[in-house]
Amino acid sequence: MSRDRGRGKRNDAGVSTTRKTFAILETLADADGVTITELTRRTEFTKSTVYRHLTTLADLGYVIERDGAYYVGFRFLEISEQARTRRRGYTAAKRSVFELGKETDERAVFIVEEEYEGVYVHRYGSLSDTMIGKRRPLHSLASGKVILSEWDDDTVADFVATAGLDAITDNTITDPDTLAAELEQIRDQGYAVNNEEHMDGLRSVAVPVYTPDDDLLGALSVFGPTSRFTDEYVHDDLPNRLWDKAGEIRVTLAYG
Amino acid sequence: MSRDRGRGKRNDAGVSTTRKTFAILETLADADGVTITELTRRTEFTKSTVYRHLTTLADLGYVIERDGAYYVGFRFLEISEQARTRRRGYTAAKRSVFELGKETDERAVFIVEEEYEGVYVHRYGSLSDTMIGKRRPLHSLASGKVILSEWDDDTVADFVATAGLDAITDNTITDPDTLAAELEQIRDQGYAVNNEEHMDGLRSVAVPVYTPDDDLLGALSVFGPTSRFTDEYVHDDLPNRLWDKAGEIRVTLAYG
DNA sequence: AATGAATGTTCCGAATAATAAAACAGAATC
DNA sequence: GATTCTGTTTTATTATTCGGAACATTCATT
Repeated sequence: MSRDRGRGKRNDAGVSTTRKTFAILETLADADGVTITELTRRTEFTKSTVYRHLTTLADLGYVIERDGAYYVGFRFLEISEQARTRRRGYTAAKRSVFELGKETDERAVFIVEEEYEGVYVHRYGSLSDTMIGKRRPLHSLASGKVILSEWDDDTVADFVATAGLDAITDNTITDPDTLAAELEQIRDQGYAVNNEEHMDGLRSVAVPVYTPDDDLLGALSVFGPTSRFTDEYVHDDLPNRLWDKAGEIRVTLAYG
Repeated sequence: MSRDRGRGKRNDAGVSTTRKTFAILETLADADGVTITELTRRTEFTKSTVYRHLTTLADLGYVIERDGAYYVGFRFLEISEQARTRRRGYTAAKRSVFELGKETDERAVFIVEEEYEGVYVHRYGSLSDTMIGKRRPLHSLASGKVILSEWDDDTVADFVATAGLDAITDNTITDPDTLAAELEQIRDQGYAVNNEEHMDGLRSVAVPVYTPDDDLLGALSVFGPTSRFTDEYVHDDLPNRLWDKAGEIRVTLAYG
């Protein structure tokens, strides 16, 4: 039960050429729209190596070359969509996030756990910051704490041992006992609150999303500035709205 | 202008190990949640080869192993999001698609061209069929025709020569001259219609989406069954709604 | 428990494929 | 028109992948 969740031990074995390809790909994703020599500068590889890997990726259609600059292609979208639609609930959550965001006029997200990290799967909010696909420490997120609160003690202990409880801000929970108490409270009240534990000036509320057979699907969350996220708003208003949406997902899965 | 759009000549050179990795990855994406031996069956590689490539991908975090079955991981989401947010307009289109879908209660999509194909980038609709990331022939889509109508004759000719005009249904345009006439009409009226050219029983309407400096961003489209998509609905009602949304995207880009 | 079948994992020599470095071609810059 | 930069190709060397088989482990069945 507590095994096989976190990332296994780093292994130097396997296909080192593949590692090289993905190292180049990740660098390209960071610095999108970049030339071969520029990419060479940013990696530890030689120009001919980057050239060969990049042209291979371009030939496969995963990378696009336009006017001498290389870009990540949409072909990855098809692959990532496979992960995003693995469970029907993920797709249902997409709509809930959007409606939640529109109705509250706040930023809303749906988060899922993968390898002991919180992954932003769906999001509503301003154009500028996308977050989708980004990964964050579970213990620093309201949604992350919701997910942790669903795990048994052994799994949580393994998480703490593996991922650690790094301080992201001054408010981040870094003590296992404090975390345990917090998780207990979350289980009691059915929602989690984040008080600037992930980013200064940011509060958030999150609730668990279940399937009709009570499997945890992920967490639904709303976040915003401390100025607007008063205690009243956070504890009295938002949890109800979030529970509504989480319930809708469940119902959609059951009868939709 | 007409160069560098379609996929270049297939090249057997480059890194063949990388090709192998992506062949395995694509097979995995097809048959998600599969075991190593099953994946070996589905590919032309030996078990040890699949094993090595797959465990490497798992170690990198791009593939997830749970209970002996392998899955595509969310790490691809971060990469694909790079492509999806390359232009601010793509993000703006996401909201427009959703609103358009809600308001019309129809399926709505935002489509972009890549390598002479139409890629579904955003979508509103039923849970079951996702389509996102899928690629379709431009000449068989309303949105595809909208995009083609923005290109100069040379580029369209190159597209026809490279991608061809395959018949997807009985109604698909397969004649270059017919296509040219259609594109001319689309330019005139400002929207494109698809009469079961991509799928029997399906009609759709699409309009171009421009940036504030009149660059083509992609196409916004609504589709549904012929029964509901009457001539009146398709020609009198939907184009106005679509133009509205396309205009909103443009305004959002211009003034925030 | 014991057996058997299937799957996951490791090992190894042989063969292949990736690598770096340098040379070349082509474009852009001054 | 010379120079510098980038993209591309070539080649000999080196490192890695590969396949096959052996081993380990799990699972189902009796």
